Amino acid sequence: MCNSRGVTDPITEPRNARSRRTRTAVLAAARAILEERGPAALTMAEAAERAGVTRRAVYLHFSSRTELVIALFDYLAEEEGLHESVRRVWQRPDSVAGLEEWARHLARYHPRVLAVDQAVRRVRNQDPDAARHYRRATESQRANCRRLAEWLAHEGRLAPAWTADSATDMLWALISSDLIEALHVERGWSEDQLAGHLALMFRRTFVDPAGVAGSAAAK
Amino acid sequence: MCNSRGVTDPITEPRNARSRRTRTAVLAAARAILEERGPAALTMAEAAERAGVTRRAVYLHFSSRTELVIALFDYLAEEEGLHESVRRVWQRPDSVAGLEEWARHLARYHPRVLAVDQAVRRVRNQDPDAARHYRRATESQRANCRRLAEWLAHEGRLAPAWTADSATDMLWALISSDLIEALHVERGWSEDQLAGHLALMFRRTFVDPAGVAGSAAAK
DNA sequence: TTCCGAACTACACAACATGTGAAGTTGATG
DNA sequence: CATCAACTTCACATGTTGTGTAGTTCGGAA
Repeated sequence: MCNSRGVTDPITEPRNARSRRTRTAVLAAARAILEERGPAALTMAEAAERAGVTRRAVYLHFSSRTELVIALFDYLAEEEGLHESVRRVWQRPDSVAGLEEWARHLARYHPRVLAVDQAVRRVRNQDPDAARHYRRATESQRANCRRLAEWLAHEGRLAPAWTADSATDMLWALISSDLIEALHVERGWSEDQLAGHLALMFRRTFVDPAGVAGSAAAK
Repeated sequence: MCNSRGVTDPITEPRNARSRRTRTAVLAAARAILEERGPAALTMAEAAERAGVTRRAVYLHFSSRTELVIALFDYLAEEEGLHESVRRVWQRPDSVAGLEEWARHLARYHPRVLAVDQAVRRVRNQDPDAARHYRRATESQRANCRRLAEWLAHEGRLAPAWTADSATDMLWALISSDLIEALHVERGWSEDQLAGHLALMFRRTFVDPAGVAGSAAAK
């Protein structure tokens, strides 16, 4: 009933092996094109040729270019282990460690997704369907940020001048592909450098140094 | 000799009143379209019609859509007082106040430029000319960030774990339209809220609380 | 005021991308 | 081995970019 894949994806579910193979081949081809030559280079004809099928066949799987790009989003999340990367955050013993792991997650996952993310953000501004799907994805990210902010607040580690709400918003805004791209691609920061400096910024910004560790609020 | 306008702008300089009027009308029309209906809605035909000229006339001023968008970038910088907004940063008495004014600048200028900026970032990935022009613009911004970082370092106020280099990169990455858009548009933060929280984050992240005010490094 | 030329119009055209239609072909699966 | 979904092939409509060319208008200088 609740199909989590495409917004208007024509094909609903049970597919045979050949169909799945084609679908995956197209997605992989599209990803490769985006990563090699950017969002503008991704045409249906190119993706088809590279996947070894005809242009018409692509439309049997994705009713529009927009939908292909949206499907790429979910495809990559699966392929690159988004869920697992985020799960590590909640496995940390306390909120401060969680925040650090969050920085690590951003540095680990987002660089692998930059090209597709760029394309997704692009179609979002064209198609209302895409906008809706994109909103769902960002809301899930916001939920993570809220959980982090409330974790900090609950442990008395949220720095003064922040509320759980404002910290949520700011953390969420800091999941910016622009930011990751600027540092990782333009400035050549390694994943470790990225993780380290993000963690540093997050801790200095959001963590109250006096909470617990200092003297007060230790319970 | 050094024409700062278009990259391949066919028309070099002296123009009569009619020409200047048309050029401005097209730029204003393009801006309005971007702000009302997003990057995808900006076609040469639309911009022409809205400016009250023919599509062909637009090509007499801007040799391509890409170039129109790039020209918009400079047009807006002029129109919205980019130079003046940045100048206030350097008028502040010390680096910490400068950093705060920088946050204020981001909150003041960037929300007014979001739509055009989105379009610019888009064409940058298509046209090498656009990429070059974009790089020039961002390098100018990087110079500002470097000046800020070195100001802090010179006054002994740069927080530990940052170097002038890494602080420059991070400050530069934080000029992210994504970030501004997320907070201002998506989350509805006002310009004041934005300025305040950005300033807070910048200070906590980059300013050494012990420098000068505390006890050490006062000289 | 006249007149020149730059700026603009009108129309036509090529190239390319998206998306759809419809008839034929292939291949996995019962 | 027959069936049917998946795929191919070819054709077409539409929209956008960018260029070519001949004619028209308007600003500004003589």
